[in-house]
Amino acid sequence: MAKIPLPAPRRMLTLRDVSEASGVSEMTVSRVLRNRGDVSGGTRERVLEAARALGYVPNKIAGALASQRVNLVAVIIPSLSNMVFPEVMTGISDTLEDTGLQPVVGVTNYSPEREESVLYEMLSWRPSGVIIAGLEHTPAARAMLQNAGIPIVEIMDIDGTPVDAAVGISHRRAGRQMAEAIIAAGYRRIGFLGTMMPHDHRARKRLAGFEEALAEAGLALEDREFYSGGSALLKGREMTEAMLARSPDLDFLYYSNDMIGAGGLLSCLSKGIAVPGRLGLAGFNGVELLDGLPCRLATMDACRLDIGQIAAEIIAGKRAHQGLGEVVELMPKLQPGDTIRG
Amino acid sequence: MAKIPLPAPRRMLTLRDVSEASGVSEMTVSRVLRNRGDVSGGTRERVLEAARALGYVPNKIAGALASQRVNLVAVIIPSLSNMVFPEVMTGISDTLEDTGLQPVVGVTNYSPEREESVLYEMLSWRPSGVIIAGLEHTPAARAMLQNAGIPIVEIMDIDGTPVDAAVGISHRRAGRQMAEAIIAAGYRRIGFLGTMMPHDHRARKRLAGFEEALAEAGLALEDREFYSGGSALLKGREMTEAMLARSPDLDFLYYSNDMIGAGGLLSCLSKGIAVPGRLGLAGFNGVELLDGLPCRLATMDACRLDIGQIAAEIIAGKRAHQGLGEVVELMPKLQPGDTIRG
DNA sequence: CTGGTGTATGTTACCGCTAACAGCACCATG
DNA sequence: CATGGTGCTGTTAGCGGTAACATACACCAG
Repeated sequence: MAKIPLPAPRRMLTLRDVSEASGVSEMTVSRVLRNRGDVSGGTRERVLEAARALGYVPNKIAGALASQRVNLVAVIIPSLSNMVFPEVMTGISDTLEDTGLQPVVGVTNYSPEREESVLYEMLSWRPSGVIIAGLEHTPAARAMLQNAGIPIVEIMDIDGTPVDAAVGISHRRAGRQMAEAIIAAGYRRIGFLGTMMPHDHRARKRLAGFEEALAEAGLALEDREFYSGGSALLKGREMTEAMLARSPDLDFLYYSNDMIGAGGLLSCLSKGIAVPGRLGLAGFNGVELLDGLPCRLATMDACRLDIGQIAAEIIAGKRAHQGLGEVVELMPKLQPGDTIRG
Repeated sequence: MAKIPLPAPRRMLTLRDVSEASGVSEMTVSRVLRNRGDVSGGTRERVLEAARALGYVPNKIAGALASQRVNLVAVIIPSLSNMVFPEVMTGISDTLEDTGLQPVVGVTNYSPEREESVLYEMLSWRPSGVIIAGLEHTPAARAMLQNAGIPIVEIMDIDGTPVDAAVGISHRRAGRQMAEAIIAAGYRRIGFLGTMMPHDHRARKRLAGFEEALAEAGLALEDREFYSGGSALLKGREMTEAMLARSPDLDFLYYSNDMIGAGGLLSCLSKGIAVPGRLGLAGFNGVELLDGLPCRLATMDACRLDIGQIAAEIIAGKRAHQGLGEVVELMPKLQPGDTIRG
């Protein structure tokens, strides 16, 4: 075992430092560290030993530039505090795990401009692929995606025209489906409570589908209320109480997400309103949180884990013939819970 | 306005493409795009026009290699689904916003080995700084941090020895403080419910501080229960019911986080247990979620936003004399809510 | 006319690494 | 003995930008 001197590192270490410490060429060191090409056992040992002793960390910037390969996947989502997206991320990370690819997250806060600039920033690192939430982007963002020359997967939503591939559910259809279930259960005087964010296209589409189905049954929303910001749970409670005070005859409340739905449910429970007899409730997303509630809110699973997984598989090239324009539609399941009468 | 041809992009565009399209040298294009050095108005226009028309996206990999500057900050946290970390992220992003620096997140799932490999991966991109949760790392990870030659900020916790700077609260002290408040309120038969993760050092330290303070008052935990995985809200409910069945004489339950605490609270409410008279409850974190509950759980704010903000300021060099070893201790506030008797 | 001072642009030499190829020793084969 | 692998290592030439310096030209004071 050769003695390897341990200098105090001043400037960043390079391959040359390792090569000098181990007495071989930089190229051989590079080969050892990347496990590529033939290197004899002895040399490999010595190089690894030297690298470890020096505390060498390869410079991927240089490596990526030279090899024209970057193991990063850009993931662009509207928010991290939404519960939904961390779960999608989990699906992505797990699938990417053993591909050598690594996800890098960018957050847009539901702002198209911010999305555009985040995308620009990420593309400037030349990732191997892009996973981006939604189908609606600024023209410039669309152009960038189109010209990037890498696989693009738009996730969550499939109601629209993808740039390349898309994986998600039809929110319009999800809204319809919920409306149909509600009508079938005999509810007639229906109110809606949701977010006000103009750029939450998916919530908008759900509402559109919902109203469409109502209209086909000769019904219309009797009341609606929107919010933005703040604790969703608290907002759900407040809005529910406000709406019921204003429109006491409502027999069903449809919420744009489970958080505010849960707030509404808690409010009803504490006020002694009979759920689902007197008043039915439903949300959207199937968040895990609901399992802990005293009574299970009706909801619709958004297939978040699957979406992440499939998107990652497409990027990793693990899926059969991913012709451009591939659209994977997942089917959300209605979970009736205890808040729609049977 | 010169006509600029619009070719179908095949290979990636480079500075050379823009320089040819606009009739100036690559260097001048580079100057325009980075807004650095003197360039005449006319040239600037022409270059920007060409870049836009071509859809040129700069290659930061090459730029970073040449300039030896990378505008990335590595942020390494245990989990995204914990509520706590997205909020820290918000603090970081907001502060970094106008510094040209950009956070890149890595998630460790509370595994030290994973932390080590995530750190290695991130350092190989030569970031301008590292923000990493906790003070406990593998020896190799500590060595990497020490040798990185960039600012390192360890966040959330200050009970230990930081590599460089640290920003957080003393979880030990937080535990003590809660115990003291509980004892002062007259509770005596106390149970603990928490996570089992061996690597959640902060939860462990809170419990240690808590028990210390109990011991000083001549008390000890009467019962304890641990969980891992699953919906925290549901677990909180189940564990609470199990513990109360087993130890019906308890008069206080201390939870290691607000999520399971909320589950416990909901359980007590639905069972008609008098809170805080018969049974007191407290959690930890001050999550926004609690605002929506029918009754406010006692908790302790972990200063998450501030932690993110200050950490980012240190990395950005916005703070006065950040001598190595700087420790910023934030003071969490006890929020008694409605579940500790007054 | 000279020289100094800008302003605007171009030239050169890398940054740290890897692809591609070249070189060399060693062996089996016909 | 020429021939052609095969296994290991080194050499060369970039990857696409940027720092630092060089150059060109205009302008004005002396």
